[in-house]
Amino acid sequence: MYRRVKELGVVSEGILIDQIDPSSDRAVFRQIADQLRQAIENGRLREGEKLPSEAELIEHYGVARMTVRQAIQELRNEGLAVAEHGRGVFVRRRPPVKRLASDRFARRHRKDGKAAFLAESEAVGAKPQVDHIAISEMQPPQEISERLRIAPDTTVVARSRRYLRDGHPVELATSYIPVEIARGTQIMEPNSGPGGIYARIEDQGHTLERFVEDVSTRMPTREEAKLLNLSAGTPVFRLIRTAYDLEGMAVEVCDTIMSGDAFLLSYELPAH
Amino acid sequence: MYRRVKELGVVSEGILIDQIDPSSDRAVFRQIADQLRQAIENGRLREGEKLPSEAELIEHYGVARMTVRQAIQELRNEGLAVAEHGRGVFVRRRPPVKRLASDRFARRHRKDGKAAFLAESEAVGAKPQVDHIAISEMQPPQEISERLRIAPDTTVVARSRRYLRDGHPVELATSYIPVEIARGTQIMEPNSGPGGIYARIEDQGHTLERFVEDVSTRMPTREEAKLLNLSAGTPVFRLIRTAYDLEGMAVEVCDTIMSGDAFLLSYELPAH
DNA sequence: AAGTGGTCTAGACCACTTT
DNA sequence: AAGTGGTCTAGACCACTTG
Repeated sequence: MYRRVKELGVVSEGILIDQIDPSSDRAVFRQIADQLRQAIENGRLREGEKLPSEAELIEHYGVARMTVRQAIQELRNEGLAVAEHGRGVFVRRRPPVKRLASDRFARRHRKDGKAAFLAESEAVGAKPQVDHIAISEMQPPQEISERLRIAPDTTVVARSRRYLRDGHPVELATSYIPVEIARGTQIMEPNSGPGGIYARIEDQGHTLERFVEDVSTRMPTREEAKLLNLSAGTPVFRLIRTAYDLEGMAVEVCDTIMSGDAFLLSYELPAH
Repeated sequence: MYRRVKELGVVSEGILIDQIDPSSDRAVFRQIADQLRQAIENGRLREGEKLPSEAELIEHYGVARMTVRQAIQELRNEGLAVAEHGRGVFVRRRPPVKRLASDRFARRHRKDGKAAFLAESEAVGAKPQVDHIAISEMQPPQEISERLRIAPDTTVVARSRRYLRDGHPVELATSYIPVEIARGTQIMEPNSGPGGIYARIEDQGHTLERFVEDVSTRMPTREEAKLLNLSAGTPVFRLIRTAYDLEGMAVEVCDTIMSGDAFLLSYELPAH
């Protein structure tokens, strides 16, 4: 009356072949997850294809509903599957990855009047958009004031925006700029003008010399997941970029959250 | 008989204060997760502290066990909490992050005979170790042969190892080196000698000029999670580094999986 | 032995999608 | 209306940790 083996009917395009090994130490829901994972990894289930429904899995393995739901939950956490209410569970489609090369902030890319994100996206044929622009003066978090080398209670101009590619949000960014540089410039306007804020900073006499990018990864907060429309099992990049001028002054810090499945960061390092 | 409100007893150090709003659209388990998440984020529950037990949560909120387990599952997936069988659920401790600067492969760091990982770790006072060294000749995956600019069926030398910091595994790496360079050298030995394999490659007359690192992030495979001892909710970096010599020849590709909570990658970009 | 989380069963009702 | 996943209850037994 426990873990009865069904007649070996081919269920759902022949994905379900194996049964559970009741003698195994491995939890039943993990064994089910293992079999589905294998089907995904070896291509028997391709991107976008529907997994067997909960009802089919219950029938095939002869287990309770919670057990198959745990198995599916595991695949969702791993980023292998996504559930769509009322439709089914599907093998996760991997969105095309955008490669960001380390020369993306080179001045020549700014010359033609395009900000970095717009130029990059157009280069791969994606339609770039920017929304949710908010500009304010505020006291930045400690991580930012440290990088700007200013006292913790100093006010800076913060410029937040969200970037979309082909209508899908992929990146949240907030730039922090010392007020002495930003005040009275187009940096305070939603449209920062040709070449973006880096061009405006250079207009102010701060010729940019180098950037430092600190990259980390983690799971998104709920807020980030909502704004980037992330499905379960998608981590984010946190990228903090500090811009320095010729005098070595930190003139901007940009704190960016990027959808982890939408970017590949490419950096070049000299061997000296 | 449903969602009964308990006498407002202070449970478990006063973490549980609020109740469920039954009129809310938000699922009960999400409301519970929200309250616990808030306690973690605003510091009422600090790193390493124990969350209320399932029994306490059931008692406090007047819900079924599966409901509180779903709430806790959510926090685990977000990387905020870790469960320890028989002990309780604890606020995730963030291990100290190791910063990898972009000059970490500069030749001067190799001069004193240390491979990059060992030198870096010692610099921050962590005890570095290497284990699981496996060396073989094989046909590399496509991503690798493309970067080495060799035909897909060409054999290369693959050198796999696992790196540990203070006894905890943090990184898995496999280097792929063309056989013409590796054969007959210490690259084929578990101990690659002073300065590591980059020093051996230079011994062969290939002076290194630059590296390109391609960084992506994703959830680990089961295999990776086991080898790196990752808890749920920890993503990994995938870093593919290609080394080029003065002639522009790709002389090595290193495919690395790094525990996402153990590293911060720091890169410097010129503004040109 | 007591307390904790891990796994599993067997139902129920709901909301969303498709036919 | 039928099929799908989302949420929830109310139990059960097990395995691990601590006193």
